[in-house]
Amino acid sequence: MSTVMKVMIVDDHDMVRLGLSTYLSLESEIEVIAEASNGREALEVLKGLKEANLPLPDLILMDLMMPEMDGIATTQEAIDRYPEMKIIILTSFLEDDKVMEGIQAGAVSYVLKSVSSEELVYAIKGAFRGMPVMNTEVSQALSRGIRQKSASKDDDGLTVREREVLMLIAEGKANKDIAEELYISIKTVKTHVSNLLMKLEVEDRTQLAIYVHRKGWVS
Amino acid sequence: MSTVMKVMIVDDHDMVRLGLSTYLSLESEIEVIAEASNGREALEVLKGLKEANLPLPDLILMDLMMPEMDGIATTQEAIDRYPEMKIIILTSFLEDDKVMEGIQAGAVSYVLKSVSSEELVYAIKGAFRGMPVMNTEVSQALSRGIRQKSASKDDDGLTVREREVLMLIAEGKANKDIAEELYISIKTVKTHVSNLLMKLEVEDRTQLAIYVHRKGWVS
DNA sequence: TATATCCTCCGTCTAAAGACTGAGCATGCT
DNA sequence: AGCATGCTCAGTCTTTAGACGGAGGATATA
Repeated sequence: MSTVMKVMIVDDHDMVRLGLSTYLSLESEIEVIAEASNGREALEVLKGLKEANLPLPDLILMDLMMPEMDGIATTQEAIDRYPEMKIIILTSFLEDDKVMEGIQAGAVSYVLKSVSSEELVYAIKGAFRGMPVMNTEVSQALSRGIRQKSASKDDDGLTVREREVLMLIAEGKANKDIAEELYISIKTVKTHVSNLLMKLEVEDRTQLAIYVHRKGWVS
Repeated sequence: MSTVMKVMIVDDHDMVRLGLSTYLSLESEIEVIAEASNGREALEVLKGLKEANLPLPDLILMDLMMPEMDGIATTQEAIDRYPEMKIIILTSFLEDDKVMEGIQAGAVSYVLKSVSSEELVYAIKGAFRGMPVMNTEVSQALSRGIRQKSASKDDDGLTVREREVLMLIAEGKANKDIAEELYISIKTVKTHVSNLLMKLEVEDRTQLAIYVHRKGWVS
């Protein structure tokens, strides 16, 4: 296979992005064509590439925990919009639920950051060839997850934007702060908040925050 | 200062070590002279350097969570054996207790991995010059930790009534509900809430609820 | 083309939250 | 007795939150 694999790196840590792109660029078969520091930015970058008629990445290395928009939601959106794209979720921690969610969201692989660089390259090449590679720990977690909660369906019908607002509320942000952070008006934030209150059937933002924390979506 | 800062990197993630050493080697004032993937290995490397009469690092970038031996214990040991060495704890997550432990163990700085590479270099140079640099979040966590450690056994300065109100807020109750449940007026509830906001140094009831949930006082 | 969803924003309005000041009453400590 | 603290409540004021209705534009799908 002589074609070059175009890879995008999405991770909120500067140093991780740097390390990955440095190492991967040593591989002649791999080319890092884009980076982003969170999910929302990643989607914007992809959109920008598409609009500019530039080549899209064949594969995304996606961190799980990121501000603004996490890896699961981003994977879901990205797969939805660019179905041919492969996504490897790359994370520091092993949580059974998250593995399940990630795979369900459309990720082809789920790799721990503790793997060696060689193993990562192997996983990338595998994913590209349609032969996803996973850590032993991860595949074990996956089978546990399937057995324990194959009927786990917590699709609460929230849109991407609503989930973003929700997570900011769960961080204790006020509407004004959220508006500034998302570059939208307070009015719009209020609209999203009202929709969240209705969809999640709670009475105020404090209960929204509690909801998120009880779900374990944040620490 | 024309001398070169000799730095050691201790982190269990290949890609983090790679990213760091790549970036730091671009800085002419910084030289990465050693690496290790966990605490025990780090101490062995240091011992080896000393026995071989090779220069020891001036500064260690130490990850917090590692297999075999974590960053806190390693920092303690390393400072004990090589008191002139400076250590910056580098971690993905912000936990008040860990910050305290890290500083008490002898680390001069505590930096989140989410910082930009430039900020990290700044922190390294600062540490080397005896002017430790910390994330804003970290120093806030530190002051919270100090306040709680010094004033507390199981007492964070809250009165019984205030704690009652706090827990009801953490359940998502509105002032009116709290007033009815405690048989007091809304005015009184507001007084307690204002006192809570002041004492716990947060801005609104949502942040109070988050505070309680982060403390694990409720599920 | 029609349709639906999402995101955006507007104005208006009511209720709630919170800041600030002051005060009465009970308790316990010195 | 004097003093501090905790709990209670009040009034006034400003800001925020949230409900409600309406609407335009973008996008995707049938």
